[in-house]
This record gives sequence, structure tokens and C-alpha cells, in this order.
Amino acid sequence: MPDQIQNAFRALADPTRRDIVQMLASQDMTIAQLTDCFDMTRAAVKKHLTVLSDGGLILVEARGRERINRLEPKGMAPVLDWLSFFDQFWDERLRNLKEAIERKET
Amino acid sequence: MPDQIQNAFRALADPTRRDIVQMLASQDMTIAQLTDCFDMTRAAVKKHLTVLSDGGLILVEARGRERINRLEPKGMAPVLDWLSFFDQFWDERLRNLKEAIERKET
DNA sequence: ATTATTTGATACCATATGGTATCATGTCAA
DNA sequence: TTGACATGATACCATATGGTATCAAATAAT
Repeated sequence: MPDQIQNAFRALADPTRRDIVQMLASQDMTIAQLTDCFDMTRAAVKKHLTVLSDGGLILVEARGRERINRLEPKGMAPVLDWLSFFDQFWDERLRNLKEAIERKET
Repeated sequence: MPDQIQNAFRALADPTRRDIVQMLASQDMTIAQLTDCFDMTRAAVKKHLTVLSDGGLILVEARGRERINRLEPKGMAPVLDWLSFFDQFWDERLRNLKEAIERKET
């Protein structure tokens, strides 16, 4: 719960975890299914899934002896919120540039 | 140049670096100025700036013996591009949910 | 010219991270 | 019940990471 922003950004910092996120976007998958898609051990994939879960980016549902890993779009909210301030900066930059050009042309 | 997405995500994965980005959003700063804002050595701050530079998130301009660190909004583009696919997923989820509700109510 | 200031670079350290191997546990099927 | 299968958990390893301390180099100030 604490530092959700940090956990989410950390979860996205690894290329394998970003790949997992992309795969889960197309369909829910078990650990074994995900492991088939990567050149690494099931234990390694499990670790990545734990980090993604800590980041709030996936939800794990126990179904019998399997664990269905599902994407949790809400988990991306802290990341997008943080980045939103940057959009403002970007816009301000464009405004300043526009102003400067207008002053020169006056 | 290669793996710009990875370098950008990695740069954003550290809380100190995200703080630096926020500070540079309000004004360009030298390494010494940034160091005053944190409880760590100038060398540590310099390392973070190198990572941010590798991620394409800042530009460094030499001015005399000082180095002006400036935010580079364009560097955020790979991150936003990668996240954009997620927006689609989110929308699709909403569409599916909407469809399911409509089917039930029919 | 000399000194102070800002930075670059390197060596070094503790811990985090990504990975494997291994064994224990729970669940499905015969 | 007895295996087979999917997972959990732990110990362990190599490397990456975030930090310090230290020294060299370039520029500013006196």
C-alpha cells in the first residue's frame, strides 16, 4: 500500500515484466503459460509476477491448483498521474516557444 | 541510442531521479544546485544525472565550469508511447464491460 | 600567479536484483 | 490411494545499483 508510485515504476523498469504486461493485455495466463513464452525458469517468472503484483499492475486469482494472472489497469493510475505533471511542462514549453517566436516576429 | 524505452523506464524507476525530474521542470539547475536539494553527495547526484541523460530525459549544456541540466520532454515520448497501448486495453475493457451489461439488460 | 570552485572519474562498499536449483505443498486424475 | 502436475518457498549465485571517498582537471576570482 505505501509508495504505490515507487512499486509501480519499479515493476515497469524491467523489460521482461513489461513483456508480461503486454501478454496479459491480450489474455489472462497462468504462471506455466507465461513461462512457456520466456527463456527462463518458472521461479524467475514467478518473481516477476510478485513484483508486478506489488506494483498493483496485476491481480492473481487462485483457481484450483492454478493461479490466473490478470492485468489490473487501475494499477497504472499512479504512473499516469505522476506523468501528467510532465504533460503540463511539455505544454508550457510549447507555449513559451510560441511566445518567443511571436515576440521575434513582432 | 539502442533500447531507448528501457533506458527511459530505468531512469524513472528511482525516486531520487523522479524528484530531480520534477525539480528540473520548474527550472534548469547545475549539479551543485541539485545537490543542495538532496541529502547525498555530489557524486551520487551526478550518477543519477548520467542515468537520466542515458534515458534521454535531460540535456546537459556546458557553461563555463558549470553544467546546466535541462529537462528534455522529448525523452518521455518512448515511455508515453509504450503506455499508450495500455490505454487501448483499458478502453477495450470498458467496451467489453459495457457490451456485457447491455446484453444482460436486453 | 595563485587560490577557490565546479565538475569528471575512479575505486570501493553494501545491498538490491534477476536468475537457478531444489524441495515442500496443494490439487487434479486414475 | 497413488501419482502427476502447478505452484510456493527457500537457499544460493553473479551482477547491477546506489552510495561514499578521493583525486585530477578545468574554469573563475583575487
